[in-house]
Amino acid sequence: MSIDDICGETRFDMSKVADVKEHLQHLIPDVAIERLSDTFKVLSDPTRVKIVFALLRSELCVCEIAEVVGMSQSAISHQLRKLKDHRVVKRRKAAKMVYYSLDDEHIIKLLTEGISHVREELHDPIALPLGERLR
Amino acid sequence: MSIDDICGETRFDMSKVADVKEHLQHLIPDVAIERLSDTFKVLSDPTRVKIVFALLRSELCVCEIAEVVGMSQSAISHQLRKLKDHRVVKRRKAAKMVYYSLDDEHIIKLLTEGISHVREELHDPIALPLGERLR
DNA sequence: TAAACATATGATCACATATTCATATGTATG
DNA sequence: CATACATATGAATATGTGATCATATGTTTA
Repeated sequence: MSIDDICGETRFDMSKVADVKEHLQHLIPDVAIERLSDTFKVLSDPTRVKIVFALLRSELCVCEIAEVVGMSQSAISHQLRKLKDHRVVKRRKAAKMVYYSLDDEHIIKLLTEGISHVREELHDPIALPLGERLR
Repeated sequence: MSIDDICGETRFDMSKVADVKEHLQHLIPDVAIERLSDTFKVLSDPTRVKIVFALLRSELCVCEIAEVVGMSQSAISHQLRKLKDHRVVKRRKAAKMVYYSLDDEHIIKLLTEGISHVREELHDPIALPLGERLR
């Protein structure tokens, strides 16, 4: 079967397609695909990314984050909820305040890899010493 | 200044907030934050993630991808456009067909890290030999 | 316990996004 | 060159998302 015959009405190269399908199922079940895309979705918003970068430097309470990011307390609180639901951040209560910090080492690696992609995309390096962690 | 005085009406610990702000600007400019979250946004959709996983196994034409993923040709084509715009995939034309393949090594690392996060989140390991590449 | 304050949350609205449908584009071939 | 076929794309629609506003919750302290 020639390569040009692969597509078209019911004329797939079934063995190839079946192989890829099986590979897909073996590699990662549909449920995990959902979870995975959800994980990326958490970092798909600039406000949340900013929050994570801020927390990379230091544990912060909600109003401090709002000040740093330049957004309302309510907006930040809503976003922190999402970050917490996805275990990206954790919180510690102290008196009236609630202090947030990063909860997952993998998030930093995710960010690092994401930046590598962006750097390649831009052909314009971004300074990024991500070796540091929460102080 | 006590820790309890940090928040409240105009009573931030300005030096701390200023430090984090500066850290944020130094680490990554706002423009890059946008690009970064955009990159994650590309992988925030299950259909696109499936496409990437399929292409991890083999270069595929549009109709093969549609068959593997189980979605219409049009839907796949729209998503491929987004993946291409973000340099996640590249294409090769051959006669009537257009073959897509992965275009960025970092994407695989991104997926790997994402899976690590999901795995941690689920407390339920996902099989994942991501060592392989395009054949 | 009343007031002040830090945070959380529900409702709303504007905007983004994914799929579908119809159709356009482009290429091979009878 | 007309037809078949592979892919791309614009419009329409349904659903999702993020910021805002108002307000609730919870904690401290006067």
